[in-house]
Amino acid sequence: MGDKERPLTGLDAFLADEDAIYGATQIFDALSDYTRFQILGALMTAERSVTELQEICPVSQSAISHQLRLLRDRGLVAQRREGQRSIYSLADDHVATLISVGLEHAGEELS
Amino acid sequence: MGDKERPLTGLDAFLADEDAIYGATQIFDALSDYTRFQILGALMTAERSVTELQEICPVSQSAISHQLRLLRDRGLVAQRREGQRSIYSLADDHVATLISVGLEHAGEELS
DNA sequence: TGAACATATGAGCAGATGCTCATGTATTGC
DNA sequence: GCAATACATGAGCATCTGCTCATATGTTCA
Repeated sequence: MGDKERPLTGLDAFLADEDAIYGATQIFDALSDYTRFQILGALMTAERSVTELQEICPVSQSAISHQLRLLRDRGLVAQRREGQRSIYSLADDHVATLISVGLEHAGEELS
Repeated sequence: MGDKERPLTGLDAFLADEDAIYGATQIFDALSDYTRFQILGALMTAERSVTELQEICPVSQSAISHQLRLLRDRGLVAQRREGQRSIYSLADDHVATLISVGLEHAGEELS
């Protein structure tokens, strides 16, 4: 019986941490949509207002706001008011790292 | 007019490369599902057969096979036959890197 | 060849997703 | 206050996803 009581290591620890798995999938999910990825990529180089993002993403202003809300709820972007405008930026550089890594690997797949 | 002809740099280059964006979102999409993430995580420590993966993922054998097919089509896992068994492994360590990074960042969100 | 085990695949369905349209709320300046 | 601009939100809809069930295909061994 004691055999099952050994401390969790490696895979066991990984599989046991449901919250970590779920959290990771949530982040990846946020990065898995074309529009969201465009938005995040655009925010990599500078913070931007919704109107500015509209000039980049070929979807309605509504769609962009909806996606920004999702990104904000998941903690990937930060927001602040500036007059009439709502300025969005990346919440931390974890996100930038993931975008870079993703693009790199995507590029290498093609070669 | 020549103004619009300047070489693409930074954001412009990023936004222009639709294939790169699409490719990246496909990779992230593969990592965005709980079952798939479990499978990939399990393959991080060792290659495994479908039956072995069944002991880890609480879904049907069919579901696992379907997900493995998707992961294989997207180039995230490799497969080989070994007798009756089908052995799966991570296709390259890009995947392992992303999983690690994702888990790390998920962990930090909680703190 | 036929039974047993291992894996793959197709159908079908419930729930999730991403978009647009319409409309609501903020903020500024006249 | 009122119009104009900027952004957010709710509803509704077409499409996509991930699962299970049933069944087909592969492989081994007697």
